[in-house]
Amino acid sequence: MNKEAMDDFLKTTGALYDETRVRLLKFIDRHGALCICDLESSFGMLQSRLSRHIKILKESGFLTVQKEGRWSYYSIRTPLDRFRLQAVEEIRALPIELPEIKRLSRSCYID
Amino acid sequence: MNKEAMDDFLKTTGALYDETRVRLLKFIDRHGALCICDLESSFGMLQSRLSRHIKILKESGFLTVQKEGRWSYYSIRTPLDRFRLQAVEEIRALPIELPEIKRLSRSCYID
DNA sequence: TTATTATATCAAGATATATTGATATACAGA
DNA sequence: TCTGTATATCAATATATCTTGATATAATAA
Repeated sequence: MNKEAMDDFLKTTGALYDETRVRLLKFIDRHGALCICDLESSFGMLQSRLSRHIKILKESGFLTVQKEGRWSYYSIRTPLDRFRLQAVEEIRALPIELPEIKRLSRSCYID
Repeated sequence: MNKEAMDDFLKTTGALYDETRVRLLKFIDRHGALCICDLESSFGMLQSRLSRHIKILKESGFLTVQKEGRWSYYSIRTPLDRFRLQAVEEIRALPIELPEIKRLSRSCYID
């Protein structure tokens, strides 16, 4: 019980303690449902690297997955508890530059 | 500008991503102004270890110091910005066990 | 001054996390 | 079935952090 609560808190703060994940979270918060390949083309990062970080953001409660065919679309989970919501709002307010979005997935062409 | 905001955010989440620091923050939040020696006697940890973690909590904006003679008393900083305040409240609500307080410093004998 | 106490810092080893490249799995369409 | 695409996972290396013990600095009291 005690250990679980602490572990959950540390999992949450650990997910937030990485520049790559903060940028991904901000990008997904801004652009909505995106798949790994969209992030790959937008950020120019290796797929394995993105997949790993997205998994951490998912398992720490920040993202939900929506499967459509071969694609998995990741979005900010709703609703978020107060702490995670405050964290997302803090990240939303961060004055950092993000790449242009380049969608490769087929479900959305509003590039 | 961009880098500073990101670094400040990561410094904050990094401070929260450690079980020892979470326990110290909760303890100080509960008991108020404490010095390193009070934490040493209460937690039974080495002074160098405590000093290091307190420094990280101080430099990440969670604690203030109040010097009195040879003692340095650490308290939760007020006011805290929204994100740090939410983090402290989250930690306050964590159902984890803390040690009994054993004050060694002279300014307070209400053990 | 000297001794004592409180706190800070350093160096080394242990532990944890990030990155990369390769491989594995899952699914859609021909 | 086979092919191509999307995603997940693994192993090895690099990097960062934590802990400990020792040392250094600062302030008080004798």
